[in-house]
Amino acid sequence: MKTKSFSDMQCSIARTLDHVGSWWSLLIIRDAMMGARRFKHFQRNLGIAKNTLTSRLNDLVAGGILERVPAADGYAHEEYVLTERGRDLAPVIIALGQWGDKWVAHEKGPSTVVTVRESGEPLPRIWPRRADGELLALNEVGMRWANGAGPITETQEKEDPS
Amino acid sequence: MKTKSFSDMQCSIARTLDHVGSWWSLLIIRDAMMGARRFKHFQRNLGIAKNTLTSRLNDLVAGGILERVPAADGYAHEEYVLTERGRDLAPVIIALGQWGDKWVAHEKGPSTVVTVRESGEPLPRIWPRRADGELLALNEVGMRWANGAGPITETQEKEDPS
DNA sequence: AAAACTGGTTGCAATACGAAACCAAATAAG
DNA sequence: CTTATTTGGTTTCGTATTGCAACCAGTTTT
Repeated sequence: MKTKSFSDMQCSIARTLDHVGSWWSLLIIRDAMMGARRFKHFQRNLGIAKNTLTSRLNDLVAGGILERVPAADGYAHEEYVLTERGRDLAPVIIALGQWGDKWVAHEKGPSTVVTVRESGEPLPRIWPRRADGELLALNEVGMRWANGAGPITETQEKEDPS
Repeated sequence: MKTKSFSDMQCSIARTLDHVGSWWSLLIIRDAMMGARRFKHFQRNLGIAKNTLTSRLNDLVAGGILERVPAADGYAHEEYVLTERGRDLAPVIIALGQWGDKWVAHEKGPSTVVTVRESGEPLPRIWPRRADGELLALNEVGMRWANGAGPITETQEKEDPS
């Protein structure tokens, strides 16, 4: 993957992508969230080449997103389980899935279903909200560059006071 | 990017990554959300090679995430603006940024700040919630495979009735 | 004890990447 | 209004990453 490392960028998104920005990483994490634990699971579910899978798993372990643990059932192999860091990616995974369901759904419908366990209903769209849970429109969300870091756009070049 | 296309996979996440899974795509989209509109903005902000940027922008336009529009201020060039599809990726972008802020923050702090515009306070963590806005713990969120599609794990092989 | 499976590793070829050079058209400067 | 600079690319090239197939030791099943 690593043609150019994003790890020296200040941007949090870039730094995150440095961990999970690889083609397969997020799919591996999703499978882990769905219960995959063993090499063979990932390989069969994803149809990924074995050497690539080895490489991705090693990266994810090195990045603290997965960890290797002895097999729970006494077998000799090790298993891959999500760390807290890894589980904390759930919003990203779910948001990607929801976007896909909405905009690029497969004709046969989605392959995974995310629900509120209690009610069994589909999970509401993951979306910016106020602290009290109220949904926000995108224009109610402010995104700005912190001190100095940031882009040069005409508005900012001209110090446009919009 | 496209070594193996994910577009034939049923999984929504894979299909989404087929659009934005490339190294730079999400960073370009983030910059677009921050106000970048011109080729030079993206290039300078990201430090991306020009040929790669050309390629990514074309892909994003082809995927309906960006569109080319005449420059708003009468100049001859065209500008790249997010479509509704593109803006709808905001939760993904924000979730990635929040994860990065939490787990892999740069020593100098985040470069972008996302706020509730009204109050100016940091945007609460994007996270699964019930329809009424109540936060959910991860074990209150159900993720399952739809009919048949899905992985082979021991639990499912053995039809473990957990 | 033999056969099959698991979890890899090692080439190899194809593809995608970044860097640098180059270029026509559009802007800006003098 | 003539020249210099910027913009928005394209082309070429060398390197890095990927998928595929073959192979292999150790584990598990038959």
